[in-house]
Amino acid sequence: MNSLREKIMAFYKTHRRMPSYGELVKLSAYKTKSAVHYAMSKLIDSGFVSRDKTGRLIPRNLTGSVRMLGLIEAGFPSPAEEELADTMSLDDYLIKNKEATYILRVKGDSMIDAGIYEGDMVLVERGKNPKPGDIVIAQVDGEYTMKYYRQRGKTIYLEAANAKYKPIFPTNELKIDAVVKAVIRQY
Amino acid sequence: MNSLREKIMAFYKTHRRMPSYGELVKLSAYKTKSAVHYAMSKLIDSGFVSRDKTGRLIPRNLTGSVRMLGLIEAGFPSPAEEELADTMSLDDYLIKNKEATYILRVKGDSMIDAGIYEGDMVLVERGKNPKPGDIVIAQVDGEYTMKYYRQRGKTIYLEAANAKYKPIFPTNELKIDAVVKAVIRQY
DNA sequence: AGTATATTAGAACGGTCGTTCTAATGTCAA
DNA sequence: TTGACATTAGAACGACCGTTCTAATATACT
Repeated sequence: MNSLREKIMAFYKTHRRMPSYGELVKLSAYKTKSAVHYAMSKLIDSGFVSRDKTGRLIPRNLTGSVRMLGLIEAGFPSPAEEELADTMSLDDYLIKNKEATYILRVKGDSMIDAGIYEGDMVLVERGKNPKPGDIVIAQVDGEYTMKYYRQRGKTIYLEAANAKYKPIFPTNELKIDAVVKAVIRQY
Repeated sequence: MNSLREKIMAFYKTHRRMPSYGELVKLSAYKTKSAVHYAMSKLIDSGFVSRDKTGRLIPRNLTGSVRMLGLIEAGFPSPAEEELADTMSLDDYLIKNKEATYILRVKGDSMIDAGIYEGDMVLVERGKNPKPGDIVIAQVDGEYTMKYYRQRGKTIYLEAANAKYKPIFPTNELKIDAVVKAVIRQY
């Protein structure tokens, strides 16, 4: 049935491109390209995939993208307005520098007053110069921690977003490993 | 120069597939496929792209994906361990049902004690049955709000994560539009 | 049963695919 | 300038591309 969809999705994930009609013959139960062509025409009508101007298949719904709406108060668009909703990729939106971006999982409650809880994921970028007020990943006494990057006069120090913890004034050098660019919490 | 890279990336973003060698001739300053083939061999050596077993180009670094590390305390891997880091797509990771997933921007402070601030983005899924304890987008008196979905006995009501706001007991019907699956905050 | 209709197999079409070869051109150092 | 090497143009190759046609088969309904 529609396991053809899943086959195509699986192919796309591993090969990072859409299969050709000849490859779909091997993937599917069809024995000829024309049968596949017929089946694809229906999948195209359903909006699952599209055809290039050269005829090649291009993905539509299996490419990671979300509809971007406005404020919560505005709510959801009617089916008629649905087409107007901007669709975008979270990857492209959140990640500017792919090579230097990492995701870490948060442990502890040192940034709880900044709305960053244990178990959250933080998207960090290495090799970026921190500005005062940024949340950074730093190495103090050989251990990694997440803190606010603060500046008072000429003194640089680290501050937690939790009254339980005292500010950290670096003894000698302060090694900032990465700057937190985004927080992601899943339910 | 290496604007060829950018051309390829632009092509990939718009066409959602890699260009063929013939298309690269039109894109680039080269006038023949063989020259492009030569240039691509160097880009492949640099790890920017790869070749399929059929010879077709497949993307490597321009596909949206982040390196997934462990806890913050574990820090960043050494260059030698770098290869071991799991890479993944945020889209694939966060979005289960593409058709029903939307992103909304938060206004107000009704969920502030749940670590959801004004300006944050919430990733919601429509048409999902809410469970008690879920954060939901609901329509009360014709307006959309984000609240906890609570149950006391047989009574369903909405509760804000902010002592300023009182629980909302629905007068007649309670219309739940979507369930919040993730929160994303950008700095 | 029969009869429309939907789906598949098979073959053939022109076109493009990636590859490879040779020859021409550009680049750089001695 | 000369020579060694890197890069490009051009043409040709077989293989595969998506498309289209006809004929065969499956499916659904009366």
